[in-house]
Amino acid sequence: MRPTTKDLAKAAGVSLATVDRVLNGRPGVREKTVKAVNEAIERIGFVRNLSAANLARGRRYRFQFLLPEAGDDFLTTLVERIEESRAAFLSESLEISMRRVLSNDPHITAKALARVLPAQVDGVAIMAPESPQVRDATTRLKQRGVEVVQFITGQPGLRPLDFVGVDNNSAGATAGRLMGRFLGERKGKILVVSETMNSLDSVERRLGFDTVLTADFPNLSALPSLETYGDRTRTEKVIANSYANHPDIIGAYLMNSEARQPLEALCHTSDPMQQVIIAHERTGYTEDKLRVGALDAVIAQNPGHLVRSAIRVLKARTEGREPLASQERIRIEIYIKENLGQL
Amino acid sequence: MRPTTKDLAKAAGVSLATVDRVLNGRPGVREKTVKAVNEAIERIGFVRNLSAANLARGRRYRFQFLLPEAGDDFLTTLVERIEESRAAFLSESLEISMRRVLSNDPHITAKALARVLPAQVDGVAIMAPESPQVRDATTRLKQRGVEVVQFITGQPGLRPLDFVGVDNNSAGATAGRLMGRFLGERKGKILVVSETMNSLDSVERRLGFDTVLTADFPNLSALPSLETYGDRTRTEKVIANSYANHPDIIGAYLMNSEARQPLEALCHTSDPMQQVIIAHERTGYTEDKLRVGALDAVIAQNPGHLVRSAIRVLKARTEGREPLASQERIRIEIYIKENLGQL
DNA sequence: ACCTTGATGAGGTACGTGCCTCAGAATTCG
DNA sequence: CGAATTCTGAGGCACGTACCTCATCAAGGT
Repeated sequence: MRPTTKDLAKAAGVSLATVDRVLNGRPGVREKTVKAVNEAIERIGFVRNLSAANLARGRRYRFQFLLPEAGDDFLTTLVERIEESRAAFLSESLEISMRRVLSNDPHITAKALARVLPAQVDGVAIMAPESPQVRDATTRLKQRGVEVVQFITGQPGLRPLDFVGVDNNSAGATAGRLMGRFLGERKGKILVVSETMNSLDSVERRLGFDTVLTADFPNLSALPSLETYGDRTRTEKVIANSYANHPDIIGAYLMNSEARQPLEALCHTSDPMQQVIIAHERTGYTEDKLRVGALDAVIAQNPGHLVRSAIRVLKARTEGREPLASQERIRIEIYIKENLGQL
Repeated sequence: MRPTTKDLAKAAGVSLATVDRVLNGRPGVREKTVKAVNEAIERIGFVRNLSAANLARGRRYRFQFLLPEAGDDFLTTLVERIEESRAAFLSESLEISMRRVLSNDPHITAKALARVLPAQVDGVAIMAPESPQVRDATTRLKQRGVEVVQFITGQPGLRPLDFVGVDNNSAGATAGRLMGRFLGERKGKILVVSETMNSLDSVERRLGFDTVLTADFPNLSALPSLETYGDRTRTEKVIANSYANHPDIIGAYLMNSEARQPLEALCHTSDPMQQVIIAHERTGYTEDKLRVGALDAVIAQNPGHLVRSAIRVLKARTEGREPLASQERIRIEIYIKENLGQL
């Protein structure tokens, strides 16, 4: 039988009340007594029963994901994972909700953040590009007692705010390395397509990509980033232009999570099989394109991990704990045709 | 407030006892009543509180990992993950233990399996190569009421037994594709090193590797698999021989989870930087070698995921549930220098 | 010596569910 | 129709912890 608090109290020679105070870090216990209890914990191998604790506490944490309105394939799978987590975490007394209110306009985003009430939500995971307005709104939100994590997009380490997502610099570098290795000795230009270079994520990916290319692959030169602004017509136009101006393009790096539009545009003016094309995020679309060979590699972050990690971080913060940084590091995944797995 | 069983009983117009019988699929309830309760569950959105249920049930499942004695780096990190899980799952009423008793001799393995007692263990995760003896011992173990999963090594889908690990055919194919792409137009031979080709895993990896190479990279030809039998001297000898006999070796595929010995042997007789070398499993050693460029890519399976997945499967089986196959699929990870992550 | 304060003990209730018993109601069978 | 059988309800204890109140005791200040 596992030792309980009662056993612990007996072993430490104190009462249940004192054990409780020590375990929950409440005041009113002498330093010496605290030490005695902790020693007893070690000695008898006491392990707190979290189920019982949560049950007794009867606390319910309510966390909310704030996502952009616009929806590419990646965002769609992200939403699915959140829905799944909602069900899974319900039995752990966590109520996960989701609101798709954020837009690219920082003012609107800030307004949405201002409407988040501490009475309704204990923590939020925000997926919105960095901007002064959003930063201020976030700070005010924290002051009102709501925990906040930056989700997928944001700047890790720069602010005293948790970040859940990949290191975009490394992600870009990974893409760069694969591009270089896959192209081998071939000489030519690399097309780089982004939705916008106004977001920190894009800048970092680009930086990582360029760093590797210039350091190790002098045979390749990356063109200036094309910005699509998420507009189909514009995408078609700028990509067609690039191929017209640079007949020696031998590869393309599609930086944003929506690969469909740029890849389709690219196919309209050139042959993807003759080039090395690397995109981001694993979706049904990118899987298909990997399988048929139109894409050569996909750099991805696992949506399920992202969601669960954000929830764990929010929970830790709400309970006043420090999240386990090592466990919450999101891996940069590489997919090629062969390791997609069945189905 | 979330509805409880009490609310559910009221909503369904039955007593708590009946609700309990329906929820736990116990007999003694009319079909009509069952339906009424289920409808009420839907209607009021009842979600079972697993914490409370586990607490009340007070059940403890005891699962055991049976691992080989011999210890390469991968096995070491695996052991670490099991230790971690032990602590983490304790609060979920799961007692995880570990025994390192299995050897390469199927008779000894079978004997070890025979010594597993249902009174002491509810389920075991076995990491041992396929063999008739092991198969029989496993079958008898199941008959004695102990749940069994094949762990990392084994044959997925072939037997009515759960398997937790990667699809080795795909893993080999992944290695093959990367080898081919990294080598580009270069012509030459590929060294293939395995601990032994007697295990199904090695055979499958080799098969997947060859399939890709012959289909898509006619410029490359893979040499017959070298078997090291885990012996340092032998490893040095066979590898030196190969390089002597085949001066046109331009790449190497190190198939087993212990990359150190073959890679060191390889470095003694040739320059790893002039070749494309792909190994398996992410360990401190392979990370180092990726960073310095001696390794070009590593195909890996996540030890933490493996352990947790095996535990989840065992738990599901013990409770008479079907494990969620989709969730327990282990990904084939690809690592290069850039996506190793900090640390 | 009196009062305040802090450190504990003792004991209770509550959390939501599992699981048991007992009694009564409904159904089936002879 | 009565007996046997099968359902169902009521109620209670248990699980391990949180959290509350009240009482006690010692140390320190005035």
